[in-house]
Amino acid sequence: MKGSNCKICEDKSCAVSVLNKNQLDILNNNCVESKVKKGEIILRAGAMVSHIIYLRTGYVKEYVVCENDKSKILQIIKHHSYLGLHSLFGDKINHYSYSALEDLKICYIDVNIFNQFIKEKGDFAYEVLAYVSRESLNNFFRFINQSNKRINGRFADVLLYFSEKIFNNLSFNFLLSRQELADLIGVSRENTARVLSKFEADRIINISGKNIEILKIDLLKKISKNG
Amino acid sequence: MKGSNCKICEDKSCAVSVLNKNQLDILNNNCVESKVKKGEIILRAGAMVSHIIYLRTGYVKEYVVCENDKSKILQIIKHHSYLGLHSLFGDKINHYSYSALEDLKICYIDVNIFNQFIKEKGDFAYEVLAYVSRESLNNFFRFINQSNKRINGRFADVLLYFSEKIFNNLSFNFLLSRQELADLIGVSRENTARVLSKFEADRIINISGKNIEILKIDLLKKISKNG
DNA sequence: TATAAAATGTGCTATAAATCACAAAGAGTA
DNA sequence: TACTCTTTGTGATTTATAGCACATTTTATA
Repeated sequence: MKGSNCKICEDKSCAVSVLNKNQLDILNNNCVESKVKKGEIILRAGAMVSHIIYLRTGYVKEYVVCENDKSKILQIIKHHSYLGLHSLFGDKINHYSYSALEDLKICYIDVNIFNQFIKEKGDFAYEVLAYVSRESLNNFFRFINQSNKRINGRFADVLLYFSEKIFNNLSFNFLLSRQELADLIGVSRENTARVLSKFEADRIINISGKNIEILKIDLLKKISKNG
Repeated sequence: MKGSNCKICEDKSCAVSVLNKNQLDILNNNCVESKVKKGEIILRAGAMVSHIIYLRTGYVKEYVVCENDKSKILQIIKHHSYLGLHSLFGDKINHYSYSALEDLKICYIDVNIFNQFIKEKGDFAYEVLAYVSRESLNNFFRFINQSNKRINGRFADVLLYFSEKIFNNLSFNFLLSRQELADLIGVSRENTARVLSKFEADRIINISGKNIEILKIDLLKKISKNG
């Protein structure tokens, strides 16, 4: 399915934004757009890296399934992001799985072209580096929070993470089931329900279906701070 | 303290290894070697990134001190590594602190020269990318383990991490106090003592002072797997 | 629209790990 | 060597969270 053109694409990544017309032509010839339906798995942990996958629109969950069948969701990825980029530069094996939280548009980019740009165009390499570094820092920040805080603090953190980093809004449809939310935060499904009920009873948030609205963000920040 | 020469340095990073003679000369003119005593803080979280710091010899701990005065050790870094490289490409502020677990040799490299190499030399950029990606994956792997396993599994993991990733030996002086080990694993100091005693009583490991020897690595792997 | 299946909420119980309290062992110093 | 200070080890207690059981709601499907 080839229809769009990288040159006029509105969803360019930071890195692709530094390419010139000629390079965008090359990219265009080595880039295939595709649609993914909600719930579909885009990429599976353990698979060889064959293409770079770029998320044009929609939300994706990055996760692993452990030996004991428990899942851990590492992060929610939003549009204009690469999926599993860090695996490209190491052992060429994907380390996490990716599935669509809603209908998506993605692009498959030829690995060789991507590497060629990195090696030939310093600006491009720099932007990719910035991207990987930023992602690493963000995820580690959440990791530190998770390992030092108790359940209320973690929920406050994740609600702020959704609001400030993912949806950029105090009100958002958070796309995940309770079980998935539990897997993201690292608590049991039952306690996920309990904490959300408690937060709603205290009028910190308002829940209607899958939609959450943050009512008292200052209190949430306080809970996050106190752990 | 300028005495060594980048050209003949035995401790070159992967990235610096791809530089040519001329570039090594440039590096040499913008690189200052320094010694750090055990216990000294090399870099503090919150500080602006002024130089790239390269760890030539010795072990370093990467950590954060949280608001509640609790510390979290993120990783142990061994020789031939960069400290806080991911912060260079983002907001230019260090996000973690680094202190010496033993006497070290480090190099301060001018940020501009480093960036220049990235932009002008694709191989170099690629190696830096590979480095940042690899580190990110390693740390995340440990993060996933920590959040899905209980205390015995975590200890098994950290012992295997020391043995396989850090010291490359079944017997090693692990440099950390019990409190630091607890901060690395994310458990209490008391339970750190208890688990180590238990493992020693079961003859899985042998402890003498700060030295640990792994006696039953297969059993340790089994404990790691079972969580 | 009815029915089955899945997801969610909630009280109760079990349990893993933190915390407390203090003893013992080491390290550093006069 | 004696004394202090720090680190480490271990039992008893507390606490946070997981797990269980089951009711309720929501979603999917015939």
